[in-house]
Amino acid sequence: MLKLSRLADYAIVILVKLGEQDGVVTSPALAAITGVPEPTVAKVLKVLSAHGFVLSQRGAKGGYRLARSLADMSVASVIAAVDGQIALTACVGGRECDTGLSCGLCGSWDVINTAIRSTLEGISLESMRPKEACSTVLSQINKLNATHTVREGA
Amino acid sequence: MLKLSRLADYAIVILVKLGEQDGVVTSPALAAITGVPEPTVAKVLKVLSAHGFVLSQRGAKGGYRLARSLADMSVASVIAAVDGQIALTACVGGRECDTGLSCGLCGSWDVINTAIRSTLEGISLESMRPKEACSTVLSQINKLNATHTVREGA
DNA sequence: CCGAAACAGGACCATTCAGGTCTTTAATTA
DNA sequence: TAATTAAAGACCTGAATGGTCCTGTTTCGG
Ligand code: SF4
Ligand code: SF4
Repeated sequence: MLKLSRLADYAIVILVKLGEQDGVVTSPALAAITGVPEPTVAKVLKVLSAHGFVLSQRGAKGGYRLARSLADMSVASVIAAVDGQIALTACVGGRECDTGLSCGLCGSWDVINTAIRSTLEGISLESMRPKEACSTVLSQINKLNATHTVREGA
Repeated sequence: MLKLSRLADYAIVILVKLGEQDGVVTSPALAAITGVPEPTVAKVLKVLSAHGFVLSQRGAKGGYRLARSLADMSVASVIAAVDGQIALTACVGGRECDTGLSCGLCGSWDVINTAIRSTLEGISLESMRPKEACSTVLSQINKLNATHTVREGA
């Protein structure tokens, strides 16, 4: 249905909320803030830590904090970390369709896939923040639409 | 993983291939052309028929043909017919997130979702055809990027 | 008039995978 | 040393998808 996985969605929310706190935050605390069940928060944070989005501090008085500014994280990179690379169809990037049919549409899909991916890459988590609301995202998208050129996939 | 459902992909392929034939084509024939297993082709065609993308002719010497030109079908409309409306997150269009957390990001997601949807709406099946290759899709996307304005969701 | 061909519309199962839980281990601090 | 907290990974479960099949109903050809 062309939907985002829930984990990826949670990851975005958690990162944004984490960015609004200062100092290290424990996963139970983040669970309370976000409303996401705590084990799931912990799981997401582990993935984010492994991919360098957050820094972890173990032991008593430990917790998590952002590894870099929200402005330096793109929506696409978070999604890719949690869910794997964005790939609309099985045949993007030259991979062969498992059904083995060479339908010839792969090239077109590649282009579309790249367009969506680059759009998502151009949106920072900073601009997802509620206080900035939609206007920032909107302007980012419009700016992208006006300037960015899609890399030719095939 | 932000991927298209396989059925939706098949639907696109089938429609494009169907557009390259003339006269009515039976589902077994389409299965042979596309390489997709025949029962699945039949299933997809039934859905497409119900949504008015193809016209069916019953009885002996029956089959399917396009209801309108490939140029008049957008990628988004086909996806929506097969998979349901495009919705990245659970909270697009004002629906409430099932976990009940009001994370405040809904507005931003709405904008992103609309951007992707309108991009896909601007791409016709005609431009997915192999012979026209990526260049047509590319130009369509660039044209869109230069002109289209995202409806403000919230 | 009869039979074959082909769509219509479901019901149905089987697999996959995402979502979520739990346990154990290691590190840090007090 | 004891308490706290993250790290890592195994594991279960349920829903959704993909795929198959069956039973009508329609149309054409003989
Ligand atoms: S080869 Fe064709 S059918 Fe297979 S994933 Fe690519 S577009 Fe879809
Ligand atoms: S309300 Fe927040 S957590 Fe729920 S679907 Fe929307 S963005 Fe995701």
